[in-house]
Amino acid sequence: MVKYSSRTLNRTFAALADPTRRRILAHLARGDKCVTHLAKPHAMSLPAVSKHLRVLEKAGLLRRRRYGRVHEIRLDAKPLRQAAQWVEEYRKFWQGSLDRLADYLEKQNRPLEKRKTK
Amino acid sequence: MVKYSSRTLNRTFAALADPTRRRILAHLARGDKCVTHLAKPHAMSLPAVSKHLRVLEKAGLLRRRRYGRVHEIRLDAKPLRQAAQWVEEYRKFWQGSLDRLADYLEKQNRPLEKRKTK
DNA sequence: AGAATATTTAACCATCTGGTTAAGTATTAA
DNA sequence: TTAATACTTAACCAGATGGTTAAATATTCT
Repeated sequence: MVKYSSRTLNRTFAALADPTRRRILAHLARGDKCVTHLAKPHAMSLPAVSKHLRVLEKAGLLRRRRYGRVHEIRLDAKPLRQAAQWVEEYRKFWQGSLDRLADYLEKQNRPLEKRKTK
Repeated sequence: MVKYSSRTLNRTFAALADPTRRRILAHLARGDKCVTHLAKPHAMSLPAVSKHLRVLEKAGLLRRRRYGRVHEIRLDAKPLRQAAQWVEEYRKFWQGSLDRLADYLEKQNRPLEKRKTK
């Protein structure tokens, strides 16, 4: 069992729950961008995007560095590691359940049958 | 590039963003439970837990079957597959970035040096 | 200095969220 | 039939969320 920080998971999953923020991350994954550049494809005001960026920043999913008046934003996917592990743990459980179910059905369907090969 | 359903991701990540719901899933992973049973360890009212269960249900993360007055709840981790894939895509990007960064630093730090072995 | 650009902050609003208590609906037990 | 059990629904509340417009702050260009 891995140990997870509840606060980090709260913030990470909450940040990922918004489609605009996921799109922003998608753009970031294709190169660092400034705020205006990131805002352009999203049919909403600049302050709205600014807020989304702050949410992502608080979740630790991005870093920003100022060069004069432009902010250079880059993706920091570190928090995704915990999130990925958490999800995988349950996904594997589910896979395990399916496997056990398959075993079960296997035995149920042909209880006295001998396997042909091997 | 994998194709994701935005609505599904919205609901899945939002469902996972709450610690109570994650704890409920953790309990479910250890066996099917009825509502009262699931509610007991959470310092909150039954209706509150009932709401959480509905959120998880709408996100497709659990199924329920009624036996008389008790509801048997079981984990359904299918939606986690998409979520896991989405997260992994960005995690890998990050890993890739780190690798590229490492390469870069490698070259920067010893620009004229010949590698000793191989 | 003055104008344009990049970005944030402030104030506001509607809707969603996570909790409450009280009441309602089935189902099972006495 | 009455009482207990398992659960949901309704009504409410405080605070968060996601958007808006208008104003403020820095920086760069002319």
